[in-house]
Amino acid sequence: MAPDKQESRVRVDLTAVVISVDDRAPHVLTVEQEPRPALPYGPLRSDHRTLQAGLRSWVEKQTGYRLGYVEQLYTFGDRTTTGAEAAEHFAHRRVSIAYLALVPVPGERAPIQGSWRPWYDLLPWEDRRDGDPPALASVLERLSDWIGTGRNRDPARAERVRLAFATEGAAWDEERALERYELLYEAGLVSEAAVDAGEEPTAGLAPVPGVAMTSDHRRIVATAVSRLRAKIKYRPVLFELMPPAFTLSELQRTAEALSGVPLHKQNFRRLVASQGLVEETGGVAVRTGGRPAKLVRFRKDVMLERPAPGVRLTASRRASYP
Amino acid sequence: MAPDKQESRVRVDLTAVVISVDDRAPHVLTVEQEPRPALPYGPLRSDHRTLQAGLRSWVEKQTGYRLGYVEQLYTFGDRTTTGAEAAEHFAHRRVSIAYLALVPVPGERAPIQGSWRPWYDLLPWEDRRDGDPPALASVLERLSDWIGTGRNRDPARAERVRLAFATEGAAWDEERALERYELLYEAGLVSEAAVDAGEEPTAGLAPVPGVAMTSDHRRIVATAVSRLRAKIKYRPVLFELMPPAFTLSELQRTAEALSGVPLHKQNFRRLVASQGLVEETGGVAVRTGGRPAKLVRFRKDVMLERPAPGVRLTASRRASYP
DNA sequence: CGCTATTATACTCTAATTGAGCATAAGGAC
DNA sequence: GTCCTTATGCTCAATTAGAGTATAATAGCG
Repeated sequence: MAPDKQESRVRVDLTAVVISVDDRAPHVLTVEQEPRPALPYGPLRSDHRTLQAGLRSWVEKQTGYRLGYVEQLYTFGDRTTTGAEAAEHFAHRRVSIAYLALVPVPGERAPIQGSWRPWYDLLPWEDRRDGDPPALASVLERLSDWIGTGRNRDPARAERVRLAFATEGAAWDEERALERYELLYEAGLVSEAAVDAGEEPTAGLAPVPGVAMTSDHRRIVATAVSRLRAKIKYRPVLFELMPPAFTLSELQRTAEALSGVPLHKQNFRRLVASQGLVEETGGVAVRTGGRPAKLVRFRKDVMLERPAPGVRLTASRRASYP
Repeated sequence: MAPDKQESRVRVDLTAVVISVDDRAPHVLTVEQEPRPALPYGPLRSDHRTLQAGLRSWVEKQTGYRLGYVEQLYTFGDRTTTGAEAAEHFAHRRVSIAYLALVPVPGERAPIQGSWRPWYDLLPWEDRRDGDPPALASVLERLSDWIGTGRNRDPARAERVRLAFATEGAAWDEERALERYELLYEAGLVSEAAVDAGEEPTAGLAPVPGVAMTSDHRRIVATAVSRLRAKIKYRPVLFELMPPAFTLSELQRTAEALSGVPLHKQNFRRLVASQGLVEETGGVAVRTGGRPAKLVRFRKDVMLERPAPGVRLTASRRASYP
């Protein structure tokens, strides 16, 4: 039984998924923590004026980064421990409030502590910009074991896999990143699942490719990926990741890096233009390897004009960078 | 200074916005609490297996309702108290995790405790199904005072009002319900603002029409309204509010009740049909006042077929019920 | 210098989708 | 039956989305 009365106070953690995009690769800010990398986090303190202020303060303290755009992601608080451990953990359950933060491409400025980790190292099956990644084939193979064959085949599992991973003609929905991670977790194919079940990480099935993280942090990253992929379509958050001036191709590469799918170049430009999302700075970018591109900047006024400005991307059938 | 060390444990509340729709009017489940109505809520307890389970348990205990669909809304945790009160409240700040829950039309079954309150009593300016409601005119009048005139006119305020409330030709975006409430709060035009500032509810400006709630509960309701209005467009949550069999008109009235805008009848049907959201039960509804309508039921299979099934409503220029 | 590779940018064309409205059907009330 | 009301089927134009072609402007290289 819990030591104090059941209506106990709990420790509340603030956890940050800080994202930046460096040309082709989106990165997540991680702090190294044995044995596995973690997201920056820290407990809510009574001197934090707001939850967001608390988060900013922790990230700044732990990594040296001052955050720009921040939005709340989700609050996690389920007891994941089971069996014998449960009683012990009863009294000090944790609630963690996760935030998504975006920072412009950091360039040379490295974080004081921690490091930028490519998010497709964590979730390698999510990158379909150049067609199906090798990790996806591996994941699907493992999942087909989970589905079973013959008399042991579970049709409900098969259907879930079909939808989440777009097998058998279903369309790939890049926003289902969280669903895919959770499916793999449930199938016991990520090593966090074994750890949460109280086993050694090496016990059970060998995990699919992808770097595991502390606690439920990889799940939180997957939540951030899903949210961000959805959000760039109807809010101009993409620009939070860009430098003050950039080319349309750079913008497109950023959108593709996040969404993990190739986009149709001409239509992307038409969309950005028709929404009035950018204006020319007058400058041009050299060193493009071809015709110089005009530099543009974000038009902050769109926020005042359009109800839902964003980059309503639809994947092109073929890769844009063949 | 806080009595214990700053890294204190906090009380976590679970708060529920329970919605049902009765033909024309959406309702929120409230518990009466002096002096103002409140949402059902209670502290997270150590015997709650998950956050959601804790929420369900509180709502059931307080109102007798067993919830169906539940999703997390937002976590609030900012200290709103200022000045002298702050020091006192320092140690026991609260974090409240708000959930949105949907229950089918309750019919005669009244809640054991609490009552269903029409949400447009709380946010009367949000109902534009029959054109501009009287409350909206009143709100706009008060806001124009806030903007100021002549040399005192604040163009930034004017622009925010224009966008949020769709004055001067801007398009009404029903999803901006939260933004509208927050604008009114900031302008001091809802009585919660005066209370939070430590004044008597009657002090300051007279509030705009609309029933005030305890603490920040009306803000939470506005959050729920915004979320729900957005969500019905890409997820079939509408059906969580419907009885097992219903007519397309009933479905449309529910969508209109939530979104607060009239919809084009024929296009609504085309949309629902083309998405394969429903199938005929074979029965017909009598007592429609005209030609009997076919009864339909939700096709659960759509979840398995479409990436984002929902009712992508666009308001018709004219009311559908003239 | 002219050719080629490479990227940027401007247009075109077609197929869907959307917004709006007209027309017809099938009940009840009288 | 007529009239009123709601349900349902269908058309049409305007807009948007998906895909592709054509042309422009650079660098590198013989």
